[in-house]
This record gives sequence, C-alpha cells and structure tokens, in this order.
Amino acid sequence: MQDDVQYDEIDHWIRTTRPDIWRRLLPLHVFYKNVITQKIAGNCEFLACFEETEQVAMDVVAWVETLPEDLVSGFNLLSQSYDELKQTQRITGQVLTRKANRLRRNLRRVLDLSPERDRIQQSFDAEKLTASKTFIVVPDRQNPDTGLSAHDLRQWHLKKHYAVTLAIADSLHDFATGFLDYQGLFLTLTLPGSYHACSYEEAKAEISRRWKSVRRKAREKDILLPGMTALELQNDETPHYHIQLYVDPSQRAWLEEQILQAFPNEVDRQADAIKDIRDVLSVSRYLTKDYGKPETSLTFIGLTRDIRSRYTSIHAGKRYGTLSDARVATAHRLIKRKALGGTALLLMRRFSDERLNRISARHPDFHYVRRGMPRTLTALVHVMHFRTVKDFNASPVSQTSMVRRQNSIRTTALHSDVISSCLEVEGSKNCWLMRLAGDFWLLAL
DNA sequence: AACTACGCTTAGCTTCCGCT
DNA sequence: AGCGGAAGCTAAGCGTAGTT
Repeated sequence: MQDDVQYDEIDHWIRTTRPDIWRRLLPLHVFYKNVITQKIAGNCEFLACFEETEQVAMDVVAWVETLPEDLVSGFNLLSQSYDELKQTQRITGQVLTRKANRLRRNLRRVLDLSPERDRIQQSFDAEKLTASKTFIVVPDRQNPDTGLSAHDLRQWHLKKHYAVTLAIADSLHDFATGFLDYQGLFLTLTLPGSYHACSYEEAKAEISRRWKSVRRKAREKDILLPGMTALELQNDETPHYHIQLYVDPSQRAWLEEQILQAFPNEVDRQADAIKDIRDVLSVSRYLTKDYGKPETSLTFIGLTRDIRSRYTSIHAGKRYGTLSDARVATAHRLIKRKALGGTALLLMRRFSDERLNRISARHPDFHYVRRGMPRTLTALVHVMHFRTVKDFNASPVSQTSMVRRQNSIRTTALHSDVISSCLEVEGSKNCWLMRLAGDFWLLAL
C-alpha cells in the first residue's frame, strides 16, 4: 500500500497547509516528488500512518525543510530535460549541465536513489547521447547524412587518452621497481559510513583532505611516493580512492601507519585497504576502469602535470618544450618498442623531484639510486642516452660481432662492483648488459 | 577518425599562522 | 616541534558549444 503512495494524494494538503513549501516543491519533477513521498511513507511505522496521508504530507514537509538551501533552490534546474536545459542555457548564457548533474546527484544521495533508478538522469543522459551522436562532424563523401559524429570522436579521443595513461602507469611501475627498488602498493581508501549521507562535495573534500594529510607528512619527511590515484564513485555516489603507490621498503611501515591514522575506518579491513601489487597491468586496468565517466579523475603523483601531453608528443615523435632532440628520439624509440618504460620516463625529465630527473643527467644524481640493479639500470640509461656504445640500435647482430667497449662504459657511469656476471635487463627482451672476465658488454639484438 | 575556445573546477603545492 | 587549517597560486582537467 505505502509503495503506491503518490505525491498527488498529499499535494492538496501541502498546498493549503504549507503554501511556502508547496511553492518550493512546485518546480520539482513529479518523478522526484513521488520518490520523496514513497520514501517518507516507507519510513513510517506500518500501523502508525497506514491510513494517514496527512501524516505522510506532514513528514514530507518536515523532510523538505531539512534539505540544504542550495539543493531546494536548484529544484527547477535539476528537473529540466536536456532540451529544456539547452533552452535555459541559451537564455541565460550560462553553462548549466554540470550544475544540473550535481544537483541531481546530491538529491539522489539524500533520497538513497541509485543513478540507474533515477529516470530523470537516465533520460537526460540518453538525450545528450543522442544529440552528440546525431551531430555529424566529418560526413562521409557519398552520404553526407552519416559519418563521424561528435560522440564517435569523443570516444576515439578518450581511448587515446586512456592508452597514454595506462602506458605512463606502466612506465612508472617499471621505474619505481627497477630504478628505485621500491615496493608497489595498491590502496583502496573509503570514508566511514557517516559520510554517505552528506553532499557529494563535502564527502569529496573530506576524503581529499585525509589523503592530502598523508602525502603532506611524507613530503615533510622527504619520503618519495610516486604513484597514481583514481577517485571513483561508489554505488551511492560517495567518492573513494584507488591508489597505486610505490614506497621505499624501509618506509613502508611508517606509511601504513600514517594511512591508517588518516583513515581509521580502514583499520578493520587493513588487508583489503593495503595490498601488494603483484600484477601491475591488472591493477592499472582496475584503476582506470571508470575512465571517461564523469567525476572520475586520474592523477599521477610524483610526475609533473603535463606528463600526458609530453608523453603524447614524444609518442608522436614531436619536439616538446626544452627537451633535447636526443632525449625525444630515444624516448620515442623506447615507447614504440614498449620496452624500458622507466628509462623513457627518465629521459622525459618530468618527475616533480629534480633529483629523479638528474638521474639521467650527464653527472647523475645518486640520491635515490641504490647499489645493485638500480645502478646497473642507471648505467644503461647513460649508455643509451650519451651513446657511449654506438651500435645499440643496430639491426640484429650475431654474438661474434659484439662490440667490446670496456673502457668507455666504465668511465661513464659504472662502478666496478655493480654488475653481476651476467644479467638480463628487466623489461627488455632485446638488450643484455654483461660482465665477462672483467669486461663489460652491451649486446643489442 | 578535429579543432578551437571558453569558463569553471580541481589538484598539488607553498606559505602563513594558530594551536598544542 | 609538529600538526593541520586557511588561503592563494598555477596549470590541468573537465564539460560544453560551435564549427566544416
């Protein structure tokens, strides 16, 4: 019975008893009015208000009065269809789509309504999709009515952007695990349940404040935390973080402590909140799964903000800023070969921390470079970039034509204790750096 | 298998400053 | 000392409109 309560039944009571509230509710779409009515009626004890539509009406009024003012004053905007909103935009000269979407989201949050069940949102999105699909940007030669729509082009663009993001994430993994010897962590950070009722903006500010405090402490302690964060929406449209993070193993305990201090609600499910990264590709895929959805943002930590545009340019072989042609050319080759991503990243010099960028300088900064594999890889970068060994990119060579360059490599960067007898450089199937009988060899296949 | 332009929002960083 | 809020800055990001 309660489920069938419609706003119509209480409209008259509200109009005569509380005209002020009635006027405020007037512009609200009837769909939302009914959802509100049914929610309030469902909240009542069955016997207490089964027959009393008046009681329901009073409760609705009381409930509306608890809503924040900005939401109530947005009732008109959030109820408009896509066409109506376009009309309003033409009149006011303002862009209102995002505002309307936000208002609807916050209304859904107080109503405990999922986006899928929000018919107004669904039809708004559908109309918008139709509009962008029917706008033909690049017509076919034969039939001008078909061709590439604005929607097609946007999807294409998103796909490109997504691929770049995945590639950078993979390179960052390669760099952090290879050059820094760091451990990869996969964090899932959520807000306590009490934040599921407030507005989206408040929840987002809160989770961002918490995560910021962790990063701030790390920065103050001069602890490097490269990684990538993805802010996503849960089903009830509360934001949560997925974070791919790399940390010095000796700082890991400290970091976990700080994370749990900032997110005390995660203490109980610590094993889920903080995981080791074993398969970087699946983690990156998971992090980027919502890419392109509204309010889903992907940010790299420890890389400058123009990393994506720089990566894209270099991928296309274009010059970028003050980066030398040699760096662009080498990085371009590596990207094309999908090998040695960490090296490519170093050559791009786009780390926020200059000490990382200086690893690939002629006089390297060894602040973050440990002994062992990291030093070896750093040596490899120098061999590649400063061309101590000329034939690195030559076509396949047989073992007998390996070039012996003992002295030149040694004077560039290698220290005699860093290379084991024979090792395969991780991430590349085409390149081996070897030490045989006291001599260094670089073999390109 | 685009491109420009615009305006608003946001992340990340820095600095200041009050509190303890 | 250390923490953390507030505020300001800048470059990116985002959503959109308009166009050929």
